[in-house]
Amino acid sequence: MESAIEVIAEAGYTQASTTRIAERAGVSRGLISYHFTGKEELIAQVLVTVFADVGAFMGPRVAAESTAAGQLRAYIQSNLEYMALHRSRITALVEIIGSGALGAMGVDPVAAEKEALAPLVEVLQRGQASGEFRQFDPLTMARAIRAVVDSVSPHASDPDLDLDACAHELTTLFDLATRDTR
Amino acid sequence: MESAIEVIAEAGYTQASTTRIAERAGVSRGLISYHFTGKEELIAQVLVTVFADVGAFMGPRVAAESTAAGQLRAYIQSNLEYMALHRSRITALVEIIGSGALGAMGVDPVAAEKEALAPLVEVLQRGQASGEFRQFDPLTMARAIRAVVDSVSPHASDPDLDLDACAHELTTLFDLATRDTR
Amino acid sequence: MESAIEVIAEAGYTQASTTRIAERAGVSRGLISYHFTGKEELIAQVLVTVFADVGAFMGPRVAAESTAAGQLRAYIQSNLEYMALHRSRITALVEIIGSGALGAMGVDPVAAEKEALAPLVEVLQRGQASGEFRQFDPLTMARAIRAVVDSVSPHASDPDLDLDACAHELTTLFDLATRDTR
Amino acid sequence: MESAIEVIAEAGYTQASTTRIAERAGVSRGLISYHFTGKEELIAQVLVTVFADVGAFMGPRVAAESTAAGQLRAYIQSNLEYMALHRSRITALVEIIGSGALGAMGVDPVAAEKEALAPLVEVLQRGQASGEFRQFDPLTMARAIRAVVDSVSPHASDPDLDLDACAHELTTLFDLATRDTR
DNA sequence: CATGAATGAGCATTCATTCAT
DNA sequence: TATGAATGAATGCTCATTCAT
Repeated sequence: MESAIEVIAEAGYTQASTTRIAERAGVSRGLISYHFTGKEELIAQVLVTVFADVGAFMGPRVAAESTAAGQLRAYIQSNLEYMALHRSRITALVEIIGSGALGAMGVDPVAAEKEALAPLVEVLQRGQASGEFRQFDPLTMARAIRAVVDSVSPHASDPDLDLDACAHELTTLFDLATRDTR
Repeated sequence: MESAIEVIAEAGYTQASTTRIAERAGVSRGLISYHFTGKEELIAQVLVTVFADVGAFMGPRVAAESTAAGQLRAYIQSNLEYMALHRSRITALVEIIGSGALGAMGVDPVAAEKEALAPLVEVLQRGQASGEFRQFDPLTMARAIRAVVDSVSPHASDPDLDLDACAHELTTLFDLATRDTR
Repeated sequence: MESAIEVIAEAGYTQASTTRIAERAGVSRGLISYHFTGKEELIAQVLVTVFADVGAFMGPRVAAESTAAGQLRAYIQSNLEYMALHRSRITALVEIIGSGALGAMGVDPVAAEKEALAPLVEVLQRGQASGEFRQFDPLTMARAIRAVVDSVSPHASDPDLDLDACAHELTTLFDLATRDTR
Repeated sequence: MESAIEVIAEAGYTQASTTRIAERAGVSRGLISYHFTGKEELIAQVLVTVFADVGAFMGPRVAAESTAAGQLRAYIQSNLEYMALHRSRITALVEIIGSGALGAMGVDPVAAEKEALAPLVEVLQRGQASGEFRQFDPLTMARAIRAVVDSVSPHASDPDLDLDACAHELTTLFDLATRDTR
């Protein structure tokens, strides 16, 4: 699975054949089919694992904040931090999701998106209820936040990119975009 | 090329084999290799064509605005408008770029991104120079804008999505995120 | 298809991989998938072709007889004659049917057997109606006749086997087994 | 071995992988290779066991008859009886033999056939010597009898098939086909 | 211009077998 | 005795590409 993540992150989902994954892992091609029902299951396992991991990382950091604005900042920041720590995992995630492989795996993309965005939507709604945030469509805003955060992933390995500075830029961006200034 | 766009938009880049494209176009498989050096060239042509088309659509609308803030709004709005008018073209574009096919085509992703973002970066810099926009990293902001706009594309065919409302949400989002409030 | 027939006849259906068939035909492996939707279709085509051919051979010879007993003799004899002329075709047929591949091809084995036995059952019933044949279950008798005829196929290439003599033995066998002696 | 028989009978020899056999037996895949030199040996053991069993069943019943005609009837009848009692064993036997696996196991098909037919040929020759049976080629007749009896096996599980009636049909068939009417 | 037969590399998967434990 | 991880060969198939017509 580690090898799968690395290969997908480096070469893209399309090029991530079992051959390459097996080579990277230093095992035979057949072994993948031996351990996983098929390639789909391997990918699904990767998704589940990484999702759980990133959730375990971000969850406490977001929960530690008391205000909605703080939680939003923590959400963006911790996501980018995780990206810095486990760049390839996030890259693999984005690759898999972006490749349309989920559809072929019987995953309902609408439901999956709703689930992925749910925690973010909640934060936004809480902020609106508390008066911290202005009125906007929480779903659209949540999608925008995720899109921006995910878009950083391809550049995460860029040595020119200062992730701290980037995090600061993006938290400021969405802070301004969401706060109620009345 | 039209067929290629349609197939890529409908089935995703991965599933867009020359077979399916040729079938859709009602021609033989061999003809694609006859007219284009290879699949890569076909895809490249698609990219060039669509880029030119979307540029021709957005350019005048952006140029019609006098303020940087107005140009930014026009950029976002016209991009979403084009998306509504030619959904499959944009979907195909996003599919191709997201598939990592560019790397295999000898396109320098850094240069390509720079070129794609250039007009947007210019608007942002002009706004900063004129004092309309606050200080932020223009490249990061440009990436964020593109990421958000592109993220709408998968939902463009969703009947529940009100593109006008969405455009209003997003222009407001980036208006607030960029304006100088001092 | 000719190569498929030969390979199946020589090596058995199980060993008849596309690789071997392609090698025998002197073409590439991919060509089989190019011409036929899949291996199943190739096999199906073989079946259809051979069935049509054997039907075209036996039909007139059976129809030329006026009595049911004569038709039964002609049926057995012409089947064995065809076997002598196109041994590999019949062998392939028997291999395919005996391999259970039909089930995997969505063919209803009950319906297929009924169809294959129909002409024979008709002859037997006609003979019973005319009083030439004694009373027996036509289906069981038809199955027996087919089983015996098919069982000759593996020996068809045996130089020790005198097919004429064999045909005489078997026509006599079923002549005695079916005739009404009252 | 019991599991092997069941799996072969149910799924056919081709589909009878060690995986499925091991699963059915509730043991690991490796155990099969541990106990038997290879799959071939397992199959060979199955053949030997079943042959011995069917021989032990039919032998006394055939020997109990005094006339050759009676022995032939007993042969057919007891074979069908055994089929009714141990359908899967016979099905497995027919599957294995029909699959051409014997050739791959180094079994000389000519010798094997001769051995399998020997008792039957003996009965037929004895009948001819005693004048009970007419003159025919004993080997051809023996093959025909075996072919017909074996052909019942696929239908043995058919609830519509009355095995008693079938046995009566077939004993009558070969009674008429072999008896000397002079 | 256009076709379509043909190719060969690559892919996911199955399977009998080996071997350290 | 028994397990199960691991292997490597083989299989059916897809696909972009070539080329004679």
